[in-house]
Amino acid sequence: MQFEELLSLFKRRGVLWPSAEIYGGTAGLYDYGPAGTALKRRLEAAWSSWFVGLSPNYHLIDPAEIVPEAVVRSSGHLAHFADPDVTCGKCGQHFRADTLLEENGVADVEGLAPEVLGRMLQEKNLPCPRCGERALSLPRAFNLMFGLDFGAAGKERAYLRPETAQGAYLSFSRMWEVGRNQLPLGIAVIGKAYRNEIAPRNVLFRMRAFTQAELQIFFDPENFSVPLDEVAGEELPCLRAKDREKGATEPTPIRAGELVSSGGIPSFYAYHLAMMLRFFRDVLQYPADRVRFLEKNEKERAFYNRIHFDAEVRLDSLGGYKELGAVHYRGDYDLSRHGEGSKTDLRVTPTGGKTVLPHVLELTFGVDRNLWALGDLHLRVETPAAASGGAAEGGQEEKEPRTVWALPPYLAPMQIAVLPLIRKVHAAKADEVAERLRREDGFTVVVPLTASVGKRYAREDELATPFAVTIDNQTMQDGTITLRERDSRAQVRLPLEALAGRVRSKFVPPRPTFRA
RNA sequence: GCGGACAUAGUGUAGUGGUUAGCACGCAAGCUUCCCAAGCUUGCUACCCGGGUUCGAAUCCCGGUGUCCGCACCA
Repeated sequence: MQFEELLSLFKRRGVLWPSAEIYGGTAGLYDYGPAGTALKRRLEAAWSSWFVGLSPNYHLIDPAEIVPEAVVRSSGHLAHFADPDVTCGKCGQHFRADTLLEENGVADVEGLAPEVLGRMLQEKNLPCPRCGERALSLPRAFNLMFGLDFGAAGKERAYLRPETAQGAYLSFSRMWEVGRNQLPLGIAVIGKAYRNEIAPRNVLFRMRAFTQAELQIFFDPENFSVPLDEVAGEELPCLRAKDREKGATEPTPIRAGELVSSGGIPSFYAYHLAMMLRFFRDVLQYPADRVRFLEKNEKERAFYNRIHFDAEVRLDSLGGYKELGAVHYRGDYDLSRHGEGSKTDLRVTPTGGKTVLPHVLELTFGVDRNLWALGDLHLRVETPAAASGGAAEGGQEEKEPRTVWALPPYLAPMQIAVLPLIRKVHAAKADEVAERLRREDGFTVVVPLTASVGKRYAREDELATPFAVTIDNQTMQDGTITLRERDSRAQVRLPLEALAGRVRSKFVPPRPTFRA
């Protein structure tokens, strides 16, 4: 689905809209409406049951969104998560100090403080790349983090977290006690992260407040066994860094087993790459040929990442592959830094094992971006079959194109629509049935009353409601209903009592085999 | 951040200085109809914000905000 089409449908149907819209909107901030909120929660639930479900020793926590300055100093965000911004006094163009230096043959400038970069720039006395004037300002740190005046006097510095991961690292020692004193230990966080993006763009793709779902797996690098054999035959559409350097732009399928045996990738990494592919393919049901794993080379990835693949999905609305998740092998960087910064020994001794500073494998997932992708990939306009003239009386001849949001049922905002065929005759019964489904089975149920039944089906199709129950004259007599399935539009008649049992399992997202 | 384009009902749009600001879809009420956006009647909602020019501004000018595209950015 194309960008404008998708955005207008999302706004029209209450999925999302620009934040503070009555004041003209705020760049980079969006509000989710009822349908968007419901979908987002189900998406988070599906993520959670898949990734947290990988092991009984993986846990979901909800850490604070504000972190004191010491945390971002240790994590490196204070120094690195900033653009050393240089302005030309003549033409006003902005540049990055480190990029300018690199372009002029200075190596190893990455991560240097703005003052240091400033001295180097002064020594070189570089001209403005745009207008040629030697009028460049000193670098000013433009930090992408939102700073806060914290505490009663506003004197303490704190920041809105730029990523959820830090909360997991900060909780590690507590979780070691809460958990079972065993590695691997998984800490998952789903929540908002905040970045003061210079140029927010593409709605949910670069926001200033966005939701991440991340699983940090802490493990002993000498002892992290995974059931690789379960996924060894799985073909992973990888675009390796070395192939990209040779000019490759398309992924080559590599079996997870081969990635380990001949690809130089550790088995724990290949296994989780495969599990992430399964999540995209089997849980979110993205078409397999639209997903690829792009390996970042040494220059592209953060210095502490030892292996880095982005999970990318090709979206028509954004004209190409977009990063929707990633797998980072971060080594012991995080615990090591926070150990030093907090003067806390974060090494642990698993029962019967030796003392280690755990390494971290990070599986990250952009919730908002994937919500957009679920629209892009699953919304489709179906045109009526060309030859439809001969349909029988009372048949299901379609006359107009319909828009169907073919979400997996466990992601759909509304689960069941109960439609009185004729409002005056069947509405009371419909309410009764809907209330019973809500009360006894916990389904989310809507009862559309207005417009013709065909139009009501169409509205529900567009908002992904997977099942419609129709109340007709026969329902009034014998208590049977018809159940309509969204994608096929096929209807079956069955006793009301049989309904819940028939659909319940469709609302449970798939999960991996839980291994103790 | 820079450059370009754009900004009119819920959505998509027409409107080159004076219009009751038009249309389509939509939404709502009623009639009709037991099954896939039918029909009829009635109704609803808009010129992004702030200045300026002008007798008069949706329309021209300036500033702001927002969106898209390109560049840059995305530890």
